[in-house]
Amino acid sequence: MVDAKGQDMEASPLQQSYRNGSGVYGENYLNGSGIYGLGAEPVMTEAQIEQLKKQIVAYTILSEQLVEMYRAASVQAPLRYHDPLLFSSAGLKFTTRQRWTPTQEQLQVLEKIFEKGRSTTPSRDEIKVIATELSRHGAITEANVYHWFQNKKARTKRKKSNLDKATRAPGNKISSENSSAVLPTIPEDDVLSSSTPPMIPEEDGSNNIS
Amino acid sequence: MVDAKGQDMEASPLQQSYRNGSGVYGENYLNGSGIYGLGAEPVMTEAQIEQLKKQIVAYTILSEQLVEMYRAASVQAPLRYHDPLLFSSAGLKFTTRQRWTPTQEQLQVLEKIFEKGRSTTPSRDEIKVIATELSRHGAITEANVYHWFQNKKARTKRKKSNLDKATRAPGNKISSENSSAVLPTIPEDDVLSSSTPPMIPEEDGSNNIS
DNA sequence: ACATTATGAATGAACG
DNA sequence: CGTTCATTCATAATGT
Repeated sequence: MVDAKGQDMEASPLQQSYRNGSGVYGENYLNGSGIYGLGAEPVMTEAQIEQLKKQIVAYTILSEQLVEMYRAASVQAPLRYHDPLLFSSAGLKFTTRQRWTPTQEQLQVLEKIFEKGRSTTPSRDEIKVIATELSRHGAITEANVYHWFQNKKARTKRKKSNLDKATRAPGNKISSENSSAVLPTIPEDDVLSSSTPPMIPEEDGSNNIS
Repeated sequence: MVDAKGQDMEASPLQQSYRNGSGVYGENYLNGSGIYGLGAEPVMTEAQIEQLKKQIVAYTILSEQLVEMYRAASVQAPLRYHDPLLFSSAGLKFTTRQRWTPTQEQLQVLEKIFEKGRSTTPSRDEIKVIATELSRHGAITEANVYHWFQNKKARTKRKKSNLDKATRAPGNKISSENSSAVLPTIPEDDVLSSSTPPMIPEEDGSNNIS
């Protein structure tokens, strides 16, 4: 483990209260010199436990990502205009992204594999290979790959039940509510071809306007 | 860079097709000479423009659904839905991607059902019924209902875990919304008892952290 | 108008 | 695997 990072935890802005100077998160942070003083029973409040867990998770992820990053050291994803998984080891800031977000490249590759594989779950060895390959495009773990395929399959299948919505959702409502709109001719067909709007969620699909 | 993965782009018909502009749904929705005079410039009122936008979106969505319905076999847009989705016609710019907004009636009913059901997720059949029922008060889809309940539950629960945070640094307000989020369900036992983070479920036991 | 908040929707992760 | 939870993103609403 990346034990040296233990210090950062204490300085987390989230809460520096508990500082069980013990190991990282392996053993007994509940006993001993906690916030409850010596000899006190391991009685943490619900909230405190929550916090603790959170930090543990954060740290776990941090470590994981450090390893991953180290391995994939070079590739620099677009990072999509949002805060990437920045974390300053000295800035005592736990801005760890707790959830993996595939980069564009990764997504494309995954998508491709998915299609090609006819929804077969890559399982085990393949996943390993894929993950390794994809790690060149950014941090990723085998678990990520696994989950991605699981979700992809499930949700793809789920979307095979759109039969009626299209006939009712937007159509009638639109013209019923607001009066004054006559539909002017829409010049280009671009209108109909240039969008990739809605997703059909798990249940059914269709967004609409009210 | 997606190296030698071949060119499957031909197989990515995410939004290539249905530019038919007419066809099934394209024909008579957009008929006639609307508020534009013949050859005149766009002289529409704000309200009218709004209305137009909505309708266009509606049709866009409608068309998409129909297409998907028709060819319920292809994977869908790999793009990460952050497409600007703005198309212009006749100099007007439509930035659309609207989202459903429940009407007062719908909201009330939903709220009532939520309480009555004790946060139980209506799932599937019930959702269907609810959606159908609510559609009489305005446009709505099953997906909307589903999402509403999901969000409702999640956010209700989250509100319950605001018990601490005010106890320490007064004025040190963590960002209002998501700070005290619940952590990503770590089955505490796992985390607390082992030093390796929960990784790949059952497919792979190998971890990424040393 | 722009900043903030509320909330609909998308999706990674986990459960049974 | 199908379902559900948790987290994040984007935008309608609302406030200043």
